[in-house]
Amino acid sequence: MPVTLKDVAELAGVSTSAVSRAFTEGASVSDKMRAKVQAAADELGYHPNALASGLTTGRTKLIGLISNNFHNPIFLEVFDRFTRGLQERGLRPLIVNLTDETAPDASVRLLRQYSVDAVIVASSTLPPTFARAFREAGLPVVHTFGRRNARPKVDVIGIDNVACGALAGQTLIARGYRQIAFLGGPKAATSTQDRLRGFLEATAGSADLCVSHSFAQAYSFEAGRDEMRRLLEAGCAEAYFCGDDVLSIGAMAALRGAGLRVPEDVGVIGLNDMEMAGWDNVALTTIRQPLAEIIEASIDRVITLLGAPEALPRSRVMGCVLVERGTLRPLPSA
Amino acid sequence: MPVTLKDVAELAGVSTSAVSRAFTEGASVSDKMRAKVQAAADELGYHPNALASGLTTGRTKLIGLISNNFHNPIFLEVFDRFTRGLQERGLRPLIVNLTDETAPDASVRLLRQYSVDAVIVASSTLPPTFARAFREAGLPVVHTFGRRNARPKVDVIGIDNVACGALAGQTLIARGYRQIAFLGGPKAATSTQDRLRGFLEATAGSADLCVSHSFAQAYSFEAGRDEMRRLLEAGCAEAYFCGDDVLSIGAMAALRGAGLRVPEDVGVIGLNDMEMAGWDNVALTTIRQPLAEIIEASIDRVITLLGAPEALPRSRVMGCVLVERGTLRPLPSA
DNA sequence: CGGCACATTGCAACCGGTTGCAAAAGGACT
DNA sequence: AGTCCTTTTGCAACCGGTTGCAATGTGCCG
Repeated sequence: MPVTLKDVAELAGVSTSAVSRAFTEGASVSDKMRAKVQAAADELGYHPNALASGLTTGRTKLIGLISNNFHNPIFLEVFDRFTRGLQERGLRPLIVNLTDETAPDASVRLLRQYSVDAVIVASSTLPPTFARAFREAGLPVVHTFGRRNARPKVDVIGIDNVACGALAGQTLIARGYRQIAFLGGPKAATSTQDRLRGFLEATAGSADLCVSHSFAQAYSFEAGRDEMRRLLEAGCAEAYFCGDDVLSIGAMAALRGAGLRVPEDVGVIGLNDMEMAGWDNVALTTIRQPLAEIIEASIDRVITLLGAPEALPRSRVMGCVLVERGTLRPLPSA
Repeated sequence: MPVTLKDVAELAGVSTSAVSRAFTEGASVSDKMRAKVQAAADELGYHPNALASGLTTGRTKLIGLISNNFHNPIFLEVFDRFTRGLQERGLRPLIVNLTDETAPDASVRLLRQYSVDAVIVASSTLPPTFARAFREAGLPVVHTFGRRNARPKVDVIGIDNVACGALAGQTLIARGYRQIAFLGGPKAATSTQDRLRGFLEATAGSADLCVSHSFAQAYSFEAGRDEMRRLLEAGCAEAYFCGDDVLSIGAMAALRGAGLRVPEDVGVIGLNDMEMAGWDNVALTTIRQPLAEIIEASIDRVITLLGAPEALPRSRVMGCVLVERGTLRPLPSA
């Protein structure tokens, strides 16, 4: 039913190889031939079959895109940017939703079955071993939002979570908060651990500071709300650094539900600066993660890897800045 | 490098056909043979190449998933459900992000290049002709969130937007609102048009009612906020039926920004009941669209279509119900 | 034990392209 | 016109599987 290479070749009165070459960038074909083939192809409405060509070239232009954070609104932005970015470069994302699973085996198998050219693991809650499994299976991998590493086993692109945690801690101190807490994401996530570490390091040493921390079950609204509710029973800190924006929003819902005002009674600072953080009714003070750049860099890196699969893995870290909105009290005007 | 059928055949000392059959459901193979092949395959870590087999069988298990609403948080739920549902059934979603484009041609071409078995168009803002283009190209299509149709050209699964509009209108009237308005999504979207129609029909005839309507640029927070800001300059209705939840949230941000309280000063009702509508800090009264069922049904329909590509297209409509939260004033206690 | 039906297996062609290699064609120069 | 070198083109094998068909093997019957 669909029109094939052979059909075009017949109509144009040339060999199939000629047609194939006419559609291949930089192949050895005369202009005359190319024009003749093009005409026949247009007449028939021919388009090459990507799968068949992938079979021989080993290149499918399929990129596995793996994630597990389908309840964090920032991931809609992540998917938007990844899917757009990939398709602009002629690549196709093949999505794997890991919500129910955490073992890499099934995903590895699946993506190999489809001969993906490379894999992007977009998650800060999957262990580093996860991304590594793809590399060991011979697939180029980029771990977006992964943990920076001096001698990484796979390419990592993300932010310096330790520095972000420190920035949050310093910011809270600068605002004059004394009882401060970290309400983190899932304890097992490298992002959570690193943010906590930075936060603790930055807030250590001041004797008049009361610093505490706890963890939410996930990076989600409900998890943030529930954890903050739990915390409120024991008594409340003056300000919270929440593991990310959606946790912040959940936490603020719990705070307001308990009759507390933000920022008058309690301060909150998030991390990510997802679109929603800027919504008028949220106005979250947060640390901005440069999402666009991270994803651009991830895609660029994937493309590099396609051409040089044995390239030495490296970590790339993007800078984060404070975005002032309305959930922390202002700097005390010295 | 990767292990192929031939490798397994050699190791097992059988023909490649035998191996192929051993991996094919319901093929003619003895148990003994299957066991022998399985053993060899396990030893080598063999898994069939989905693309190669797709080439001969014409079945790739790839499903095109097309959408353009990457700024509406409900679509994160949509993607979560679609990707999970498809992969549970052994199908793989190939995502097309239409944000920049509206012409079906490029998508049709692309998805045909990858020999997708079927296409799901998940959008209420694409014209019916869009989904139809895939059908005309010979691809089974399901248009999720499409417009119901007595004699549909493609399968449509969604809700009765006219009825939803009517339900919203009736609800506002029942609450005693007199100056009511529809703040719709993009004017060109069938969902907007139908919701408006139902809304107008339900509110027509009452002389003491003042009914108006206008349209936002998109189904997004910003669009809802901006349109509401515009409306506020001219003066405000008592209650708004917003095109969907995210528009409602944007509109409420504008209302509160103008010093108006919801629901004390102005009532708001949305449509969808996305997760966020239930967040404590949103608590949006809305009309619930049964997302899980719609998506389940869409996937089921796709699977049916795979087996019977010439099945007569039909519209399937799911029921919607009011979800009471906190953005409309309560029923006047008669 | 022969005969027959049916289940199992292998052969070889094919799915839609790609590509190394050698033959054919074109061009420049003597 | 004849050489020699460079393009351009076609042939045929191959990518990793699938499948119709014929050959072989098996089980059951008389």
